[in-house]
Amino acid sequence: MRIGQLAEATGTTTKTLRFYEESGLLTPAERLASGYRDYADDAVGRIGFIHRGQAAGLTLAQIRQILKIREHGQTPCSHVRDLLGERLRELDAQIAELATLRETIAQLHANAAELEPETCSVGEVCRYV
Amino acid sequence: MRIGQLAEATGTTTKTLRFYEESGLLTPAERLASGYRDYADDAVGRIGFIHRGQAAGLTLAQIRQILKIREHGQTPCSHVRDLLGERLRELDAQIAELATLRETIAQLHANAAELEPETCSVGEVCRYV
DNA sequence: ATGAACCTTCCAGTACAGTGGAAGGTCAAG
DNA sequence: CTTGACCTTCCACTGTACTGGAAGGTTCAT
Repeated sequence: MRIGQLAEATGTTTKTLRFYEESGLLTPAERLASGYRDYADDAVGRIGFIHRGQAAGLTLAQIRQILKIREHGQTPCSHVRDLLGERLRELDAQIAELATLRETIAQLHANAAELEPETCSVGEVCRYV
Repeated sequence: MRIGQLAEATGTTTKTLRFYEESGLLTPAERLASGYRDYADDAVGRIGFIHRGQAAGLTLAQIRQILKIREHGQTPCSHVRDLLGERLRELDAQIAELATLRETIAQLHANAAELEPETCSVGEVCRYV
C-alpha cells in the first residue's frame, strides 16, 4: 500500500503520515524500487490506535511511549492505565479551573451589561475588567 | 522607573515587558540619556489591566484591541462586552467538550482497571484504547 | 512522448506567550 | 579601577501537531 492509499484508508493526509514516521510513531515503511513507501496492511490498525489515543486526549508523546513498549514485546497495559488515570486527574483540574473562570467572566459580563460607559474613569482602561 | 523596577512592581519579568512593548501592548517607554527605558507610574496600571484581562481568559491580541480603542480616545465598553460574551460562549463549549472527553476516559480507565493483560490480543496495540 | 497524478526530500511557517543567551553599554559602590 | 548589578539589542528557541511549498523523480494512460 502506498502512502496516499494509507492516508485515504485512515482518513488523514500523506503529510501527516510522513510526520508520524519522522516523529517515531510509525516504524519507517519498506520502500519499493522507486523509493516510494510501501505499507503493510497492519499500518491501518496502528494509525487507528493513534487516532483513538488522540480522541482519548493522549498526546502524541504519550501514544509514542505506549507504542514503544508494545514494540519491545511488552504489554503496555499498566502504563496505559496510569496514563488514563493521570489524564483523568488533569481533566478534572482543567474542568474545575474553566468552571471558575466561567463564573468570573459571567460576573464581568453581567456588570458590563449593567453599567453605563459614562461611569468609566479616565485613569483606568476599562472598568469591566 | 526602570524596567526592572516595573517588572518587580507588577510581578513579571523584564523579558516579558520588552515583549509586550514589541507586541504593541505597551507604548514604547521614554528613554533616559543612557538608553534605559524610563516608565511613568501609570505603566503599573496598564500592566495590571493586561494581567486582569489574561485572568479573564482574553488573549493578548484581544487585550491589545481594547487598549488600542482606549488610545484612540474611545471607551472600549461595548467591545469589551462583546469579547466577554464571546469568551463565555467559547468557555461553555470548551467545558462541555472536556466533560464528554472526561466520560470517555473514565470509561476507558474503568475497563483498564478491570480487564486482565492476558486478554490483549497480539494484533492490537492495546485493548484499553 | 507527454500530461496527470502520484511520490520523494528538505526547508519554513502556523498559533500562543513568552524564554534563553550572547555581546556589549551604564552606573554606583568599594 | 574594577566588580557586580542592571540595562541594551538581536537572534533563536520552547511545545504541540501539523501544514505549505519548492524542486524534482515515478508511473500510467493516452
